[in-house]
Amino acid sequence: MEDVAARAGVSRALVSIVFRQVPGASESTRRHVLAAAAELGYQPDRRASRLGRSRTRMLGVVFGLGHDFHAEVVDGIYAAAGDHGYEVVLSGVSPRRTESDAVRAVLAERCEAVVLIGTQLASRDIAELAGRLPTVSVLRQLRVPSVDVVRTDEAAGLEELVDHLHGLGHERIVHLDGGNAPGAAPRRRGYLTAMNRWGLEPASLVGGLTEESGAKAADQILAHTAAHRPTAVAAFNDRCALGLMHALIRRGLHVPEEVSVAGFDDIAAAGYAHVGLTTVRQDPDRLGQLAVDRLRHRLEGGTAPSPTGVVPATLMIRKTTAPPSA
Amino acid sequence: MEDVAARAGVSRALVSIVFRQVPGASESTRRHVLAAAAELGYQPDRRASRLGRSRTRMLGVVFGLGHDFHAEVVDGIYAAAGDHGYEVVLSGVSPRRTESDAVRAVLAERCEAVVLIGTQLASRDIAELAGRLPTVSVLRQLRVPSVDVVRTDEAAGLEELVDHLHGLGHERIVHLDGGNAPGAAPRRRGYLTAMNRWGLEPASLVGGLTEESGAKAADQILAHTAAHRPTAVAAFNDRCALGLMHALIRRGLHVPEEVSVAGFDDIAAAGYAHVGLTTVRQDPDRLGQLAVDRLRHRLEGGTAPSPTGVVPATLMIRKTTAPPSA
DNA sequence: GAAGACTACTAGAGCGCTCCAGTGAGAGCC
DNA sequence: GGCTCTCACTGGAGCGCTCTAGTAGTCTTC
Repeated sequence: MEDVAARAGVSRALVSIVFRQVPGASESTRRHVLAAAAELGYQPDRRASRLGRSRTRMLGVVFGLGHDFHAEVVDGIYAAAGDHGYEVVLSGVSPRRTESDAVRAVLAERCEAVVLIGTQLASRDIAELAGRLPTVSVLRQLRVPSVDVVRTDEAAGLEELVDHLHGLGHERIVHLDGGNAPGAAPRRRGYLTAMNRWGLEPASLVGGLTEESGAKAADQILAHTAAHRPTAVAAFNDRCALGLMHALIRRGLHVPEEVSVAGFDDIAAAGYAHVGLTTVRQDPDRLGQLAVDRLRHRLEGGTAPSPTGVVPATLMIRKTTAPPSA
Repeated sequence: MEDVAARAGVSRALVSIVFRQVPGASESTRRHVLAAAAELGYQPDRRASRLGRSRTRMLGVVFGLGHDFHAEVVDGIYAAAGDHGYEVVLSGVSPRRTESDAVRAVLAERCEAVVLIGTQLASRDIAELAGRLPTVSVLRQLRVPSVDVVRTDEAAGLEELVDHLHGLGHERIVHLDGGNAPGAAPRRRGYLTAMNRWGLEPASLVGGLTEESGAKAADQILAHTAAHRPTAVAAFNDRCALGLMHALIRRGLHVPEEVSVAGFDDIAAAGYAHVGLTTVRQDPDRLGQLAVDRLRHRLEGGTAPSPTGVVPATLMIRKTTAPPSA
């Protein structure tokens, strides 16, 4: 910076003014400084600039490496954060890097706030974290008062899905339950509500987050005789639905003719032309945006927070659901 | 830090010594300082510590958000970097955040070196980047002299795969080509080499990175009469293979009885029990480790670099390849 | 019992920025 | 012409650490 200043014949402070794009430099000087910087290949050091500044304007994001849907939320966060002059510090969770490790890193970087995507941390730990800096949990519902939650209205989404299946004429509708995965509880609730509303008997099988869990459930579905077999399945998520569907097809069952299959999330693979999975869409973009809004509100106070942290789900009817055959 | 020093009755420098875990403090003082820090909830600020240090020991990692295989490589990098006291700065590429954006961020953070995973950047840009700091390209082969490349021996992998298929008795073996995706060229080369070796006629169809591309190829395969239809397909990667396979099964073709299908990468989904995709395994862990080793060598000079940046591929024979039916 | 070698600790400059208080020069006004 | 205002710019103190040079104090060693 010193060198740039010398070359442009100005003070270091002026160079700073130019690079921060704040008023206080004439247009001609500005160009001069920029030219000098370009010649020297100078680029400001963000770490130093953050040190000198009172606010770091950094948002930590803890997410699961390799989780497609998390990646989509991160994309939304990148966009929303960029719009408001915040930087995003990613901290990935992987088999060898625990969520605690990831949180520790975010803390050490002096982020001003943190968003946890689909966290599996204990409420106690989350509460402690929230005591240190503004925290928002995306995807996972939490009853910790100091933590903002941004999530999809999953219960409503599943209700809508069951309504759709019922509307097609299905009665034996099974739910592949996500256990204690983030989002599993409200989906279960929505399923039960809708089944009750239509006077149908709920039935659940163990599902999960991955294709494998869906494939396992296929065995149990096929164990029934055709007359008792469920005619429709609402899987915990898309990957689970995909795994189920492929296992069923491989065993010779036709989808949707013999069994309707639906997922949740609307990941990219669900929309592929050859798949056409009926599913409940979560809007990752909106989730990311809302998370950033909430944190901004906590940090800046000024702007009104989004009225709610709940994003509506959208039923995406594609090709894997149809009226039952007989 | 000042507060901690005051509370422990020592100088700031001593607190620094304790937290950096370097010699120069007695065991009792060390405990004293740590206790004082704990009471005050003090945690050192990494950004400031890096500023004061000559070396930042930060490795920038540019990767595709939502690319499963990239995520696995990142995990390997986290592990290898941690072992040698380096920190990892993730910079994700997404639809709205270009690779150039990601690289710019890494530069502004003053990372000491950068690893590009499956980069799509123009060689010119990569060369320029490499002129500024040590750069290694993982997955993508590059003929830029200043850039280290760490990749799988993809040509050998595909040769081995074709050998396997030929050994099963296949003759009409088709390759779903990845176009200009990272790794497509060597896979193509390996395919052609092996086909030539066995005197078989090579045939390629357009494949790609996603399930969708595989599903599209299925149409073309099914356009052949059974007598002329390929009996085995080597897809560009696992996702492409999975898409192809599901499309084929859905059309009533049996895998592997009527068509053998194989992929590349060995992503988690390939290994699921209900899938059992025969594939060529890339070792993401090793790739990540090698990338870090190379950068360490460039940065520290001392340690001998790994002899080669090429990781062997491993043929994983599972259930989707079998002798041709006739 | 003085020189030398350790060990435990401290003072203070420095890392590359930001930002506040201030300087000087010119414009506008009566 | 003197006054205030604004604008462009500068000096220098910080931000929270690291790290070198140095100061005591203790332990050897002959």
